[in-house]
Amino acid sequence: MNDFLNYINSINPINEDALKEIQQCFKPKQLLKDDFFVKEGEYAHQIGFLKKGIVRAYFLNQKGKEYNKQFFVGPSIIGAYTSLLTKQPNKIAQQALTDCEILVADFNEMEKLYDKFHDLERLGRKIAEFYFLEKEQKEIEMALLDADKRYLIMRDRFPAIELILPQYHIASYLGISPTQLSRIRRKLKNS
Amino acid sequence: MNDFLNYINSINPINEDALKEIQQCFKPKQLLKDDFFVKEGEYAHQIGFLKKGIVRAYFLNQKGKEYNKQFFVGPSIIGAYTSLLTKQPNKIAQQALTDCEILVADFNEMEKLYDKFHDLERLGRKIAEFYFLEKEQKEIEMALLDADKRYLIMRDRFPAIELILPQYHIASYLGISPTQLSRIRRKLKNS
DNA sequence: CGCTGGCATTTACATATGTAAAGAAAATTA
DNA sequence: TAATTTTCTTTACATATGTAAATGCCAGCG
Repeated sequence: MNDFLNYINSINPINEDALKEIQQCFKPKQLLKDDFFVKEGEYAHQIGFLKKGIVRAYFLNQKGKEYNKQFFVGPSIIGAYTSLLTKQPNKIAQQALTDCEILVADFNEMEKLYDKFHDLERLGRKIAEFYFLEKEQKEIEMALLDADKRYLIMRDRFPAIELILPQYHIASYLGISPTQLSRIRRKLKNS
Repeated sequence: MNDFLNYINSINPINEDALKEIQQCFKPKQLLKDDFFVKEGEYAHQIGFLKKGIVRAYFLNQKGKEYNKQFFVGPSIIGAYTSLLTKQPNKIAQQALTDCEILVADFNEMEKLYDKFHDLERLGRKIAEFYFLEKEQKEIEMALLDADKRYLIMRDRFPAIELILPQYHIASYLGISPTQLSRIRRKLKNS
């Protein structure tokens, strides 16, 4: 539980009362490799804290091919944020790539606490802002850099991930085919 | 000013006192075609409400080529959100594509009001969430759809914009070259 | 009215990247 | 260890899209 509190406090410090309340909302849970935290098509209602492990967020294109949109490496917040906010069916599945230790809470309950604690409302704002910044970062990278550079950045950002994931997952995250990633790797080796 | 209040209220209703305070923060201003609301490299400190007109957000790649990241069509909030949040130099310029009527306020002053009014903190949260949702939407479109479909969607979303903007701006928004957009247009005509 | 400049389209070619299939390598299981 | 499956790399080819340059179009100005 302590990891969780540290994580929260690093985003936005929170008063005692509020802390107590949210602690009660979150229950520990195990997520095994390949288990889904949230599936496509369902209405999301849980938010989670990923203590340990790796989770991917992905969706399918028309031909049913997977596109890995994001990797979460603990400690991190997970959950189908868009579905939680819009109350629409979820489009982006989240699946454990390794065994994971998580804490889960009901998002609606959390939202209710916004009324009660200004601190938590602020936390919610900071989290939303953080997500926004992350996305903008990725948007710029996608628009500005070619796959070679994106690959290097991603190795830098998630050093562990290449050891754990098959390369087609990584290719999909970079928005390229495994073949292309293979070509890039070869080019990097010979230079 | 009324447009502004309606816009705010449509995002999140706000109590009288808070309304009064933020009204005082915002001052009317004219932005002429080609004027910048915020430039690259400077520290952003203003947030704006675009009553009327069109503003583009764009950045430059290594070769100095422009990439139009986003169009704002009034009524809308404008401002270099990332720079405002991170207090880092701005990377994404915002420039008027038509003459614009706007209201401007100092973002730090606004942020200070978050402490004073829970309502405003909530508004800030909702805005951040809204921005996030917008970005996710675009991310999915970029990953899932080819330029043809993105073009149709964009015509749908901003019907006016094609009449006002040169086609190379639109191509750049779609992430393709003017040549390619031309090819797409031809293909759509012959079908 | 004809120039001029800005934009759009077209053409020709280069390049990046995709798909499919085959073979090599690595990991897993019996 | 051998067999089997999964993953990775390579090859060959197809396609999408970029760049550069030529041409066409049109509005506004002298």
